[in-house]
Amino acid sequence: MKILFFGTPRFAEIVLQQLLHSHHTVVGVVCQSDKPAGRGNKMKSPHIVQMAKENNLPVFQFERLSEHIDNFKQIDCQLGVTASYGKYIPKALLDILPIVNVHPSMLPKYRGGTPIQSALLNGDEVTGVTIMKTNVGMDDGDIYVQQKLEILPEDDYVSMIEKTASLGAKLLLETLDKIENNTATLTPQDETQATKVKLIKKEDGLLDFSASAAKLVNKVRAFSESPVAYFFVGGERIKVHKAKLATDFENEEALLGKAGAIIPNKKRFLIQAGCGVFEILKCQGEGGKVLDASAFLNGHHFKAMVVDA
RNA sequence: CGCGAGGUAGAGCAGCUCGGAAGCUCGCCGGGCUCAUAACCCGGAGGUCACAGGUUCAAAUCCUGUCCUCGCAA
Repeated sequence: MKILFFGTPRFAEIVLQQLLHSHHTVVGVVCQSDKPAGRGNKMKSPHIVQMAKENNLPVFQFERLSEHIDNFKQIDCQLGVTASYGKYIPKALLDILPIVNVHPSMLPKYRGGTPIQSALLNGDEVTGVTIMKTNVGMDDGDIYVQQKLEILPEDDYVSMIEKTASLGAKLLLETLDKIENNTATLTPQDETQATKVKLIKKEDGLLDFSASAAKLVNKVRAFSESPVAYFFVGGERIKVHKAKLATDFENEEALLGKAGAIIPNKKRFLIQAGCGVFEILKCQGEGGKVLDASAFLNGHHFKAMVVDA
């Protein structure tokens, strides 16, 4: 089939990659427009543009899709595929082009823009991927197929993007074949089970050490890569890229410290949480690179210090 | 020209305000203590202090330019 692809971030890239390797023909990539980003506020294209160009695919970066319906009418394609496009698809477009969506959760659970982060934040051990029909509502279209996927303790946002996108691509290709053969079936979502997830804000990444260490670890996992969980010590902001629950910690004296106390240790970066001990494995100080905890501690000597409230 | 931080031994940092013998923590090598150790003690190697100019009797330190890294904001 001739397919028009809608998607912007890493998740979309993985799905697109698989689509390009299939027998279907991708006729173009629709993604968000260039934006000033980073130091110097230079204009930057989404990374997926690079992939599209390498494959000689036309790229469409429209600020408002609804203003370009005529453009879409001229594109020779039978089906649209959305994968983390990042914006609503207007009804006018859905009227002229059937669209299939890849969503990294077991819908109707976790509708919205942050399904993977939400699953990690909640400490879920299982999530999934759903292939469904895109319609005007928020991830509420009828379902073609869905499959569960295990979340391992060492998984974080980055690894789950890879896993869900790979599975999503596989399910998508199977679904496309069925649509092509007219054997696809649709199942409505159970509205009574629907949950919606909120967008993540940078300030949500602040670690509150009165919470349990397990919850803090989940936050670090959910916020990995971007925007990254953080806290302050002595006025310095420290970003936590990787952490774990220190289950092997046996020093009971140290455990008497209050939440947020940094437990003295030469090689391990341990912080007392409201319940349990939080161990930082990779972190980043101000103006510095991401470091292993042991390297970071070599230059930062925290004596009896407590995390800023 | 959006705002800001930084480049000093293999790693992470201090020193710079106020120019005057290159330091700390870790790693590495060797030795000692130990049943033993990621513990402890002794010794050792390893740096054109990012690069290029300038000021000075003297520059990691002050001035100018260049390159690179990172954070914030959007």
